Amino acid sequence: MFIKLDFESSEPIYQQLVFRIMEGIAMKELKPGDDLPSVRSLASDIGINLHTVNKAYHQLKQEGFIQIHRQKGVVINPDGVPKADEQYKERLKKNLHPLITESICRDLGEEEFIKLCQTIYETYQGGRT
Amino acid sequence: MFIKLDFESSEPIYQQLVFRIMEGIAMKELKPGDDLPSVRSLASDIGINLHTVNKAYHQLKQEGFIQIHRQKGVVINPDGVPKADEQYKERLKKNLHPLITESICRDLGEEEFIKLCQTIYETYQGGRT
DNA sequence: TAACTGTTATACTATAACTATAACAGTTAG
DNA sequence: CTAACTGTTATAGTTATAGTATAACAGTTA
Repeated sequence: MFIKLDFESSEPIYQQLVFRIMEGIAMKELKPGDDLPSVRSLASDIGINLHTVNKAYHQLKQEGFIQIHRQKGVVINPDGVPKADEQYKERLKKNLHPLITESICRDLGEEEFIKLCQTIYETYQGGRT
Repeated sequence: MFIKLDFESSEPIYQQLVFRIMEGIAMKELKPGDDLPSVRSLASDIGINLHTVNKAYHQLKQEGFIQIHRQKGVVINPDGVPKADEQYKERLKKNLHPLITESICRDLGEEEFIKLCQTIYETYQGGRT
């Protein structure tokens, strides 16, 4: 696990950690059933407190990405990550809305906005490099 | 100005206010040169402190959306809102990235993601109702 | 003159993020 | 059996952000 966090960012580091792990899954570097580091070892690797790692793990657990086993450890959900349901799509819409609002204000057209999204999607083409 | 804020949301209300005003601009309800309410009157309308409104106004000013005149008032930038430059697109990418990462994890394809964006873009078709 | 504008200053509360440290109860490898 | 490991819980503290309350200042405008 090579994880780089931005300690200067206003985005909480536990939140950054959540997304780094999601990136691992999206890149197919992390597959269902794979072990994740213990809260202590990951915390010490990154140089943060174990409770901060724990907070990230619990958010991932609540969204169904991982399973936490009390005195054993943490694994990527062996049954795979939960699919996008209506609830997720609603949340996604809510998050996209302000981005699109500002883009329209700034005269960034739908086509260019979509191109931008496609560029990001391409980042994940083919999985791990 | 009919502005509805969600006081239960974890999103700061000054940030919500920023986006409500951006929505007004995107919907063409607010046009270049239009007056905005004074910090006191808007604060009292919404039921919040004038400093909170002030904070929102200053963020909008820093991004070039509005002009603040010391002892006169606040207007939508008469020269129009600044266009999307490279710096904005970079910021937009950074904000889109985690949304797309999670969508890929959840097996939400590019096509469906784009459809969702288009749905939101359509909201603004034709401007004010 | 009176009512208005944004600005500045001080002071306070509440909450979220993060850290530090310790202890507990099971698991597992040697 | 023991020692090292797992996540969990609890307590306590710091820091920064968000928000409120109140007051005063200086220039604008009707």
